[in-house]
Amino acid sequence: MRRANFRTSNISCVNQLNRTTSCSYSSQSQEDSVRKRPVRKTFLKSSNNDDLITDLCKHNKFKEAIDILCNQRRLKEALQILHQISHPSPSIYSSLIQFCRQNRALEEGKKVHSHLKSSGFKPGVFISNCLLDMYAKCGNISDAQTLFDEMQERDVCSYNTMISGFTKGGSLEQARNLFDEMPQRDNFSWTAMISGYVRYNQPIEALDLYRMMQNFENSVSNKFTLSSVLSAVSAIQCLRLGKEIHGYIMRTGFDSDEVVWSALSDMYGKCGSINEARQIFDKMVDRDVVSWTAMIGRYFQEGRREEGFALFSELIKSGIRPNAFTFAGVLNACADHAAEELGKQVHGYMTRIGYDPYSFAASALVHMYSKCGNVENSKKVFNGMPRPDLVSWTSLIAGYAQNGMPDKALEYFELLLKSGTQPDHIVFVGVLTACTHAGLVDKGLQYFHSIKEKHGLTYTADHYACIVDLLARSGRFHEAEDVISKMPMKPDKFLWASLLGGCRIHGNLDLAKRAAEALFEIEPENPATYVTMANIYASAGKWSEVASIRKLMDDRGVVKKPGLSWIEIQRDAHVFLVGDTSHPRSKEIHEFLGKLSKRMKEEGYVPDTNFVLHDVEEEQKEQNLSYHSEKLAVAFGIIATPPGTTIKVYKNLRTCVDCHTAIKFISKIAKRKIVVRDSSRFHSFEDGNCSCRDYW
DNA sequence: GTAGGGTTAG
Repeated sequence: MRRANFRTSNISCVNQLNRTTSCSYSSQSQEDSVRKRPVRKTFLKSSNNDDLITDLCKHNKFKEAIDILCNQRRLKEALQILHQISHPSPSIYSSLIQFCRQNRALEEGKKVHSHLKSSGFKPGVFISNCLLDMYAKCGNISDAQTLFDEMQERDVCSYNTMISGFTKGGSLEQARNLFDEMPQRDNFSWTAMISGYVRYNQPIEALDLYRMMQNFENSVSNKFTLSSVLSAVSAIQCLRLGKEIHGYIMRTGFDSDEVVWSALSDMYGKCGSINEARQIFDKMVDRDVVSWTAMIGRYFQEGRREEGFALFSELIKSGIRPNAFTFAGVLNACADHAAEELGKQVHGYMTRIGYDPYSFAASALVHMYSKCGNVENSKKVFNGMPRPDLVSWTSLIAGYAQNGMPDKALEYFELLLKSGTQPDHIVFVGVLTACTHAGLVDKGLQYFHSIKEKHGLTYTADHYACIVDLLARSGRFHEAEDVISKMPMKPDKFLWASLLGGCRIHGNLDLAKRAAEALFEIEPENPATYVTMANIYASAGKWSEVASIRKLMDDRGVVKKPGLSWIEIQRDAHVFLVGDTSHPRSKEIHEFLGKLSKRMKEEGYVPDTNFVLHDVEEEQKEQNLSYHSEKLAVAFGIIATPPGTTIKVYKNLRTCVDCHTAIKFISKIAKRKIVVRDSSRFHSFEDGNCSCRDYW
């Protein structure tokens, strides 16, 4: 019956609609019965409106018909109706143009424009402004510019539209030129220009303009202005100014909304006042997933892990669904803090709600597992990704490199090349690190040369630091020096620190002095240089030099960073400092360490006291060593977990030689696999051996 | 009389 209705329609464009619909209906083959039902459903649904549209057109109510079609996003059909009308009204044009703008339908918008020109319609300033905005929003600023130049009459809105357009795929300079030359400005003009500067990362200019605006009559900042201005304040981290604006908002608070609160919270967060950021966040009524994710991320940035994770749990409870950004943020924090158990829970949650294996949250999982030393899981997640991105490849390769499986790292790098993915400069850092950890000097050099010769990439300072690390660790100092003398950029602190590390291993005092001098110049505040240098002198028995280094540290007010280790047991992090006795089970831990010490000596352990900063009696040195934070954490791990459980300990600094030797013995005596992630790599101890093959 | 301006997340 409805089809019959179509056939009687005398509006040709609607007949065309009819043909399209009935064609798709009748073209279905017999065997296609499964698909038949849904198509029929659509047919019935749309036919209702089609009747109405036919009817409206019959009664010359074209505007209404076009509005219905536009609302159903049937722009092509709306255009067909336009072509049937001899003299379309301005409101028909404005409707169509605005729908094209909303739907970013540039092609259709252009058709309306050309129809308008060919029909001889002379658009007023309103329709022209609509066209300007349509072009600007569709990213076609050049057509907007052409039209703007042709316009006989322009009003403040025409200028504002162009300014806004220029500040978005256009140029800030052109926007500012228009802003300066326009005859009069209103709030829209000021806000468009200010937000443009913010968007182009020019916060100072944005704030200068805001100050100008305040001195300007008839322009009062509102919620639109303030949210942009707050963003500028965040960028320059000026808390004083931010507080001033906060005060202004409080005084005129009627005009603010969630967007302003969000910007205000962000301002406090970026200016380091995280508690105030949280207070504002708590007062917000319509907190969306973005504001939640931002607030959680602020905690992690500040190193306030517990609060970050707590807020994440609140988010889950709130019923708002976290998205890929949220997961990636939390997982990266888990990676940084080696919170594997928590990371696993997040992974479980993601699996339950069905995460998208194509999204960057999946690569964050790969990263998290790699950083937690669980390369097996890292690989599992990686294998589940239909199209692993370069971040995932890099995480997995770096994970293998750092976890004592450099061969696997290189194997995956070769797979990456075979997959046709173009490697970038970052993945090569992982590759070179793998070679360093495996002691594969010549292979590393080959990869190094391939970066430029085979892959056409530009060397970065990181690549040079890696290659110097590779050479210095294996004692090839002449080659290392040769690389340094020929590199195109100034060696950075990472390179010098690598060189110094190599000198420490091989006792190269002269070169160590040179590296340390360079480091003292670049970062005199870093205690690591002083400590390493003192240790090198101590190994050489040069105690007066050790003392002078210590004096230098004192004179410059450099404080040694305390060694800190932690272990996660049932999602709680237990943190240990050097010689720590604050843990509730401290007495047990020390007793256990005492027993272990005895067994270790029976097995042949000799404390290595070389790497101690202080020049003290041997027995005292031994005492110091037994209190190192990683030993405390390992001991606690053993007494706090069932036999056979793998112990995972994390240390903020590099593990010392003595602890390394001691933990090898402990792994054998306690029959435990012990994984220690220090500031540069993983050590996986098992049955008296370490995955790093004592090369780190 | 219409239209033109905004923040926060890996």
